[in-house]
Amino acid sequence: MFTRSEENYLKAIFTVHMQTKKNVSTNDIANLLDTSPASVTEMIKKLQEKKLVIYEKYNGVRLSSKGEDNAIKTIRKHRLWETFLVNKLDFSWSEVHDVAEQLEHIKSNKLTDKLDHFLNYPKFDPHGDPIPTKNGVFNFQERISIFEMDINEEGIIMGVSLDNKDFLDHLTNLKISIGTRVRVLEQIKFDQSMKIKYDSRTEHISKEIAENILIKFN
Amino acid sequence: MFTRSEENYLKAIFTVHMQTKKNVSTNDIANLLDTSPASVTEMIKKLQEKKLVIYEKYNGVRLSSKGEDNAIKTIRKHRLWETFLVNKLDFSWSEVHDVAEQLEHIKSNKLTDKLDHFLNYPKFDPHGDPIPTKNGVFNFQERISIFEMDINEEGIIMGVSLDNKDFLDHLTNLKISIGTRVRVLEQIKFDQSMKIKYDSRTEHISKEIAENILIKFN
DNA sequence: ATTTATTTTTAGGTATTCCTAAAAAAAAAA
DNA sequence: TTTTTTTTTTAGGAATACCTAAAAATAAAT
Repeated sequence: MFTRSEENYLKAIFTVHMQTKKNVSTNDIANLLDTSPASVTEMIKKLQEKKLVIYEKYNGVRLSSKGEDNAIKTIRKHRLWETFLVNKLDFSWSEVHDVAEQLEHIKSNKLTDKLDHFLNYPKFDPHGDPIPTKNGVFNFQERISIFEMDINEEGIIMGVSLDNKDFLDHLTNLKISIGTRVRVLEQIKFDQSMKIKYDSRTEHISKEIAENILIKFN
Repeated sequence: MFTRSEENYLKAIFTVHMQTKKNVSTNDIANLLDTSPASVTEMIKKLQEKKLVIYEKYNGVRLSSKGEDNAIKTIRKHRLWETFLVNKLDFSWSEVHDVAEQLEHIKSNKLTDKLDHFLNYPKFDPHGDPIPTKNGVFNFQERISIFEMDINEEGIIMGVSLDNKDFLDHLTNLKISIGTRVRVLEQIKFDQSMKIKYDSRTEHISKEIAENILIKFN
């Protein structure tokens, strides 16, 4: 079994690798986990001894298949718990992160699988991110940000790429949620903000917001 | 906030004090938590500095009101999670202990209260133990063991006083569960085992089993 | 009232996970 | 190609929560 700390490192390495597709640097992990680079180096050595990562000094790390396996399990648990909190306990999507960070470390395969069943095998969490299956398979969807859409193009909101309370609360206020059909009306050259239409509402959103709302076509 | 270890010590002290009504000894805590007496002494000193216990060398400990508060919160969470696991996720009552031991340390008052609401404010957990309210109030019931019942007396099973997998699995096999109406038919002098009747079944149970099934009258 | 047994505490260690400061290596800039 | 900057690692510590072995205090037995 792995410690909570080890699991957090594995998850961080997985997440960064997902975005960059490169070996993950000490600094990136330190930033993500809010620790010092020295602590990261130390922990990486430990993970290497346990054959959870492949590591070469000054050259970043990547996960071994054993390490990836655990990272995916942790992500699965995190997203299942977020789904539970929102769908069953009526949390708002901006409130679930910290609690799910704790719940994801509960050790019990039976619990995870029974929770999955109870939630009716959800494929996506409340933020639109795919929930890996028991076998570690992700159901990825082709998604782009509203910022990347063309004028007059239409899409369906499928998720967000930022898990920040203020951001999510703002979306809630705008009544923007997963499943909403949205059309880009105009992009303002000056600040790259965008005018969008959805549910017969017309709203003006900043570049930063547009970049963090993900849609799929059709 | 308290560490997981601190919470386990507080809970252990509360539990032992509940039974003995005396100051709790170092050895008792060590046995319950499966650690060495030396570790217990060390931790007690730390809890004393944090004003969570009242402690005098060689004289055992008791909880301060702050310590008791936390112990009750932990017990509340433990029992709510056990109820969730059994009632919602379809765990059997013999399987929930280890998982609930982990879940009870999740820190979020909102989570506890929303879980309570989701479960419809249960008063007792799957083993028949009272679940303290948000304000720390226990709904104690007058309960005695089957072993203490007289011949021909009748009662309703309200709980068990032993949380052991083999014991609980055995009760499941016997189709004995909370709410079952039971009558004592006979006590065998030789080994103090008992013949009981319930649901038109007649079974013979050992002294040890009789001692660990709790009933209320009427 | 001593002796013996039990309980509790102290002393000295270990493992985990974090830290800061300094040194070493690699990358970027001049 | 040096010099400068940035990144990474090493060195040396701190806090938490354990441990064993020995000493001290208390309780039980003779």
